[in-house]
Amino acid sequence: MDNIDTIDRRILSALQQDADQSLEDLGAKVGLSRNACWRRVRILQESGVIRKRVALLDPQKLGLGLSVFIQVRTSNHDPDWLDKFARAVKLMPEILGAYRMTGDLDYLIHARVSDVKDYDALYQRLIAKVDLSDVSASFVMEELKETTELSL
Amino acid sequence: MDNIDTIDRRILSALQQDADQSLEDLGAKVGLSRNACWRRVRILQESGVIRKRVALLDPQKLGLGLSVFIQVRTSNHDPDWLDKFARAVKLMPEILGAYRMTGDLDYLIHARVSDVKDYDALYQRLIAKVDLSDVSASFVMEELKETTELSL
DNA sequence: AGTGAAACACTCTAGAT
DNA sequence: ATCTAGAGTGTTTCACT
Repeated sequence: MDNIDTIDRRILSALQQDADQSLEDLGAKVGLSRNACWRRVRILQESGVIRKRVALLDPQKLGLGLSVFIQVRTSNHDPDWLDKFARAVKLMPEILGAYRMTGDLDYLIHARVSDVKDYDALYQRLIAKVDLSDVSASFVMEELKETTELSL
Repeated sequence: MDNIDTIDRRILSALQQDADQSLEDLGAKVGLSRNACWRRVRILQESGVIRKRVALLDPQKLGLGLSVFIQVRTSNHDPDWLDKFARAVKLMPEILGAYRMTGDLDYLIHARVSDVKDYDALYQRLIAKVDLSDVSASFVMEELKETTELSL
């Protein structure tokens, strides 16, 4: 159930790049029959190694051309502050990632907005929901790499 | 070709969450027949709004439990330094994202590794390839949110 | 231009060998 | 692992509005 061999890795690698291909093509790619391949994919799904399949959209074409990383500090250590913060970021669709980092009271947020004005609106909404002692934004000038493919 | 209406948004939203559902289900969800829906999806794909469909894997189950953000500074401003750096990060599969940030000579890298020892190996490989004057890592202690779904 | 209904062709899925 | 068969899906065609 946890044993992932070379063929499984090849399958996963192919599906990370393109989840649309038929089992026929996938099987050919990894040197397996359509059916043997299907069974392995099924196991990988049921064991949760494959979490789900999704469509990846183009941010530019949706008017979300500005990617921003927001560094957040708080002085507040209420037991439920974090809970409130977590709930807030989950409800804001522009926020793609939010992480509690090493270094005690540091949080990092990754968001996508249309422009600087739109970022400011996001910022205002965020500080209205939870109190943050220090917030600093860094904007992405150039995307050298961005992928959902994990190393296998 | 660039006009995305409400129904398209509903389609995109559904496919961002789950690209596996049939056109039948998808159509029902947005109030369209199977193939009215199919034609819209086709257009969204051809116009590039839908970039691709991929499988998302579970990092834990693949032994990539440690997420890390690496902040990089360089003193080098050779015209081709950036090119070399970009090539290097693209070739390293543990690196999921690499960004040139505002603030002149600041780069941010997002990577996934198995543990701190594995991070060190990544670090060594990176500085062997390109010269970096300052590198500092922050590790993710807790993932509050992480999604590929864009705001629609 | 954009829709729904039906026909077709193909792929998935599952059981048996 | 291969074969087979049935169910379900994507895709095309056509008629309609």
